[in-house]
Parts: sequence; structure tokens; C-alpha cells
Amino acid sequence: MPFNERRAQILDVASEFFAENGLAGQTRQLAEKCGISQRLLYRFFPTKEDLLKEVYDQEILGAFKAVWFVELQDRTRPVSERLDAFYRDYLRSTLTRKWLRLFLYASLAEAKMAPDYISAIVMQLLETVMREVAHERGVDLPEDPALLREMAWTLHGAISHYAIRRHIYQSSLSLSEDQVVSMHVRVFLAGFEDMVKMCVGR
Amino acid sequence: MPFNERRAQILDVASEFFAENGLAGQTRQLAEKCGISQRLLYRFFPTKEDLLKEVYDQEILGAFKAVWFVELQDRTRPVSERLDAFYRDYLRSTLTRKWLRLFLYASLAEAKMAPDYISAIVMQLLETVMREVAHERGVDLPEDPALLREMAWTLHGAISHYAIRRHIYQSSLSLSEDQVVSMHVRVFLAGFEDMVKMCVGR
DNA sequence: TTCACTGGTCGTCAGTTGACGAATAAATAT
DNA sequence: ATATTTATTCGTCAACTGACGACCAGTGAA
Repeated sequence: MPFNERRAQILDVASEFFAENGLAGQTRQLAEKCGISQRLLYRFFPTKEDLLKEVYDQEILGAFKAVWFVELQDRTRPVSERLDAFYRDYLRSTLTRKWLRLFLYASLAEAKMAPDYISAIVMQLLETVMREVAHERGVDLPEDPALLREMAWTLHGAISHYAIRRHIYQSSLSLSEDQVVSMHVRVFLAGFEDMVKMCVGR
Repeated sequence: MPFNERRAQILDVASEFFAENGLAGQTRQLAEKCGISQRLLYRFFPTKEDLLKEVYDQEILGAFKAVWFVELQDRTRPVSERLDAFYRDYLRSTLTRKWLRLFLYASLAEAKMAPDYISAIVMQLLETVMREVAHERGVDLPEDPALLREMAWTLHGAISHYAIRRHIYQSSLSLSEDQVVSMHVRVFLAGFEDMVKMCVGR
């Protein structure tokens, strides 16, 4: 099999493998799952660490779409619709079992593989959400960006935790994803003014 | 050192140790941290598996307080106050770094150590929260208990995810815990009627 | 004194694990 | 056909890991 093809195949199998077995999964088992000898892995990746890093970059960082920022700021549509659409897609394409497990394993291991990209992207998302809702409602937001983000986390975190329940704890399986997203968005929007008022008051 | 004292000390060090290093942490390192020989561990716990199980029972299951149910149902106080107080305590005494890390490591490893106790306790908490808010607001709740719980998760999950951000991802550190709890409770309560209406409608 | 019990250590075994040197097979170029 | 590169495997090393047999020291009872 040609070099690049095999390499891509290994990366693909590896992401699945390490998501399920943890970053401490054995290279011998991985090789077996790839249908190749263990030694061959080291032709493509100098060390296990390097392989893990590439898996992380491809699977974790690659899961974020730039188009979200455009869609979230499309003011021809009501913000409730935009949030609904965004979080449905986010849940389906990013907060998957594979993504969550890899991300949690990496976070627990304090593997600072690509630490700041993700937090920077999410921060952008949070601020965008706040700005768009505030604009539609004609509400003034507080200055402090940390406070602003924490407000958006009441929605973003609730949905992330829903994904964790589904994929890590194997619970919250009886309702449809879309229904749950709508519920979360609704609570957030209904409580928005109140939340901002309280935070400005401080 | 007497048997029970040493045993308790090992359990204590072990919970800290496995929380930081994962359930795959080595018995030799643990022994060193306890200041004893590795062999001695096996006087107190037949296998590593047994030690892990005891750590889990003590640290994970032991972190839930029965008094919460009483306080949450004390209708002489406004429900917003009760929720605030409960989640402050819950965050401080249960959603700690140690608890979260142990719980996540165990969940990822699919270690069904005491699977149903926790989910049963949390389900009770969720239903209690919904019942109390609905009572104070004079709102009728839907029948479906799964739907009911999912509604409470909009608050419970948001706060749990806040703890994960703090203790696992090391972010969301700039605001005080109490401030964040108040914010989440406020959004939840303000959006409550809307959320219930939407869910009954379906 | 002696005996036995308890808390404790040393050393080691068998099975893993990441890594890699060297040999082999297959394909491509000359 | 021959030379050369490329894909792949075998076998093995050194470090690690859970488990445990055997031994040792202090303490208290007979």
C-alpha cells in the first residue's frame, strides 16, 4: 500500500482506537487493528507521542467549522433559529463520542497538545453568541469579556454536558438531540435579559 | 501503625493518587507516596482492583449528602434561595477536582463500579428540583419523567460543566463560584415557564 | 524464656510495553 | 535481467508492572 494511503489509514484507525482505549492504548493492539505489524507503525510515526499528536490535531482541531461564525452572524434570521441550527450541527459534528473521549482523555492527562487553539475558538463562539442575542434584543452587555463568556457558557456548557451524558455516561438517551437543543436554547433566551441585568448590577 | 489506621491512610492517599494519575497509576508509585513498601499494599487489599473499588465507593458515592433532599423541599424558603444554596454546596463538596477526575476516569474506562447508585441519586435530585420550582410557580409539569429530568439538566448540567471547565480544562477561573451559580440559577428560573410550555406543547 | 502474632521489607517472577536492528519481499528503475 | 528503492515482518532488548513467597523485627502473653 502506498505511503500516504497507509499513513492516513493508520491515523484513522488510531483515532478510533485511542478514543475507545485511552491514550495509553498499546501500539501492538493498534497495529493488529490496522492489520499490520507493530513495527510498521514506526515507519510512519517516530514515536507513539507523535502519532498521538497527529491524531489530536486531525480529530480534535479539525472538528471546528469556520462557517459557524458566518451563520451565527447572519442577521436576516432570528437569533433563536440561528442558535438552534448552530447547536444542532455542533452537537452532531463536533460533540461526538470520538471527539469527546479523545478530548477528555487528553485533558485528564494534562496533555497540552494544542492548548490554546480550542479555547480561543470556543471563546470566539461564546462572544459571538452573546453579541448576536444582545443585538437582537437591543440589550447593552457588560464590558468584562470573562463575564460575558461565562454567561454564554450557561447555554454552551449545558449542551456540552448533554453530550457528555450521552456519550460518556451513556444516559439521557430517551429524547431526541434536536428536542434537547431547542429546550436549552429556549431557556437561555428566556432568561437572557434577567441574567444580563443581574451581571450589570454587580 | 495499627491496621485500620494504616488502611485508612492508604485509601486516602490512593484516592488523591488515582485522581491525579488515572486508574492505571502504578502501585509502586502509590506505595512510595504512602511511605511504605509496595508489598505492604497487598496486605490490605488483595488486588489493585479491590483497592480501586474501595476508593470509588468512599470518594464518589460518599460525596452525596442526604440533607440536600430535605433542604431542597423546605417550602418556607423561596425556591431561588434553595437552589442557590444547594448548588453552592454541591459545587464545593461534590464537584471537586478529585471527585470529577475519579468519576471521569471511571466513566471513560467503562468501569461499572457502582453504576446505578449515582444515576439514581442524581435522578432524584433532578426530579426534586423540578417539583419544587413547579410548585412555587403553580405550574403543571408533563408526565414523562425522562422529559422532566432533561429539563432539570439544563441547570444541573450547566453547573456540572462549569465544574469540569474549572477542574479538568483549567478554565473559567476568573469569576467566583457563587457568582456563577447565581447566574445559572437565575437563567433557569427565568426560562422555566417557557421551557415547560414548550415541552407540554409537544 | 519462649512462642506467636502483627506490621513491615526484600527480591523476584511472569507478562507487558515502546522501540528498533536486521532481514525479507515487492515494486520500480535502469 | 539487474540494481535500487520501498513496504513490511521477525525477533529482541530494556524497562516496567501487578502479584506474591519468604523473611525479619518488635510486642505482648504464657
